[in-house]
Amino acid sequence: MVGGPIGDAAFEDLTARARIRDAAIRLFAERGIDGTTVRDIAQEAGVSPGLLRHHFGSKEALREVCDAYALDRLVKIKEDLLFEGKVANPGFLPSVHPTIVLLYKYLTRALLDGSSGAAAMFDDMVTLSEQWVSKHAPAVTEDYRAYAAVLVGMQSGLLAMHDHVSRALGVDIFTTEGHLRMAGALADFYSHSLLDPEFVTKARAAMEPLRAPNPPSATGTDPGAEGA
Amino acid sequence: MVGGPIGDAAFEDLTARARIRDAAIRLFAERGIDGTTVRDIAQEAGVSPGLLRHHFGSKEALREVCDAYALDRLVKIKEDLLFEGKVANPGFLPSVHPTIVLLYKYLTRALLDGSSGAAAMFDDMVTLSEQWVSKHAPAVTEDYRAYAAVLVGMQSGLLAMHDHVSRALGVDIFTTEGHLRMAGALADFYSHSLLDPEFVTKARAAMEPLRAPNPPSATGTDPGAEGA
DNA sequence: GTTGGCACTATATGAGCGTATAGTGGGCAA
DNA sequence: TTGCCCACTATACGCTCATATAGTGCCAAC
Repeated sequence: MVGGPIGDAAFEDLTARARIRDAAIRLFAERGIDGTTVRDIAQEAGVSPGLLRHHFGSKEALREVCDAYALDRLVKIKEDLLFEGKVANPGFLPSVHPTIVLLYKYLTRALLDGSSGAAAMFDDMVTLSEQWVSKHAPAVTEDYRAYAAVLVGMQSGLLAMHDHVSRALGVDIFTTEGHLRMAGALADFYSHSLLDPEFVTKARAAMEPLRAPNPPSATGTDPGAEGA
Repeated sequence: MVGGPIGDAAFEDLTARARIRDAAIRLFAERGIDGTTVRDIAQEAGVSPGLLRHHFGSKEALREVCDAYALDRLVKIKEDLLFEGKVANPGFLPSVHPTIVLLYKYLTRALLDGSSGAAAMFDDMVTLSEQWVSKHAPAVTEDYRAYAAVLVGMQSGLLAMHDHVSRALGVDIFTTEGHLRMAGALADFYSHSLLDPEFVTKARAAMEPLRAPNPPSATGTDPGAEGA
C-alpha cells in the first residue's frame, strides 16, 4: 500500500497529525519554508496553530518530519514501481503521479532551502550516477565524480527553474503535455552531442593556462552565459 | 570603464547610495531577498536604515534598482570582453572575475525569488539559445524552443544548486579550481552523447501512449530521478 | 550671516512571526 | 459516577520586521 495522494482526498479521514504534515508539505513545496507560516499550515489543515505545536513541537521539527516523510514516501513509490512490477499495472502510475509531482516540488525546495535530508539525497544521487556512468558510459568523461555532480545538479536545477522553463515553453512542465515536451528535449540532449568535440578541445586548451596556481578563473565558458 | 568590483575596494569613495546598492546586491545574492533585512543592508553599507528609505523608498524598490543594475553591469562587462577586445588584455579578466561571480549569484537568486527583470533575461537567453542551436547544431532536436528552454534551465539551475554541486565535488565551483572542474565536466557533457540513441528511441516510444488526451504523465524518465 | 535644502540619524509604530500557556471537552478506565 | 488523560482551542508574549516621522547638521546661495 502506498497511501492516497497527499494533496486531496479522504481529507477528514486522516488524523489531524497527518493532515498537518500533508498541509505543510504542500505549502512548503509551493512557497518555501520561510514563505510559509505555522498559521498558514494550521489553516490549510483545518486546525489551530497550537495543535501544530502540540504534535510537532516547533516549525523546524515539523519540517524535519516532512523531509523524512517525503523522502521515504518517494522511495516507497519507486520501489513499488520498479520491484513490485506495478509499472505494468495501468492506472497505478496515473494514480500516484500527482503525489510524485508534489514530492519532487517539495524536495527541490528542500534542496534550495537547505535541508540535511535533501542534501544527503543529492549526494546519494551523485554517487549512483557516478557508478552508472562509469559502468554504462565510461567513454564520456575522465572525471566521473564531476560529471555526475554536474548531471545531478542540472537535473535538480532544471526543476528548481520550473517556473521559468514553463514560461519559456508556454506550458507547465508538470502537466502531461509540458512534461512530455521537456522529456523530449532532455532525450535529445542526452542522445546527441551539441558541440563539436574539436571545438571543445580548443576551448579546453584555451582554459588550460588558468589552471596555473594564481589567477582567478575564466568566464568565457561560464555556465549560464549565452546559449553556447 | 567598467568600474571597480562591487564587493570591496574604494568603499568610502562611493556615495552612500552606491554603497547601499552594492551592499544589497551582496546580501541578496548570499541570503536571498527575504533572508536579508533592510537593517542588514544598512549596517553592511555603514548607514542608518532610514537613509536606505530616503534614497530608495522601500525594500522592493531597492531590489528593482539592484536587478536593473546587476543586469546592466553584466551586459557592460560582456560587451567589454567581446567587442572592446579586452579578452586579449591579460589581467582584465581576473580583475572583473569576482564581480562576475557576484552578479551571477545575484541573478540566480533573482531567478529563484521571482524578479521580472531576471525572468526577462531568462527568456532572452532561451531565445538566443534557440537561434544558436537552429543555426549551428540543427540536427540535435526537432523542437528548438524546448531544447533551448531545457538548456538554459539546466545551466541556470546548475548555478542554483551551487552549494550541493560544490559539496559533491569537494571544492567550491566559484573558485578557480572548482570552476575548471565543473567546466570540464560540462564540456564532456556537451561534446559526448550520454545515452544510446537506440535506447532513447525506445524510451520515447514507451512514453508515446501518454500523449493521448487524458491520462497524467509518466515518471519513468522523470528528471531528477536516478542517474540515468 | 542668514536661509533653505538635502543627506542622514534616531526613534516610533503597527503588523506578523514563532512560541508559550492556560483552559476545555469528550471518551475511557475504575 | 468519578477521575483522568489527551487532542485541541483561545489567547497572549516577546521579538523582529518594514515602514513612518521628527529631528540634526552641513553646505551652498544670496
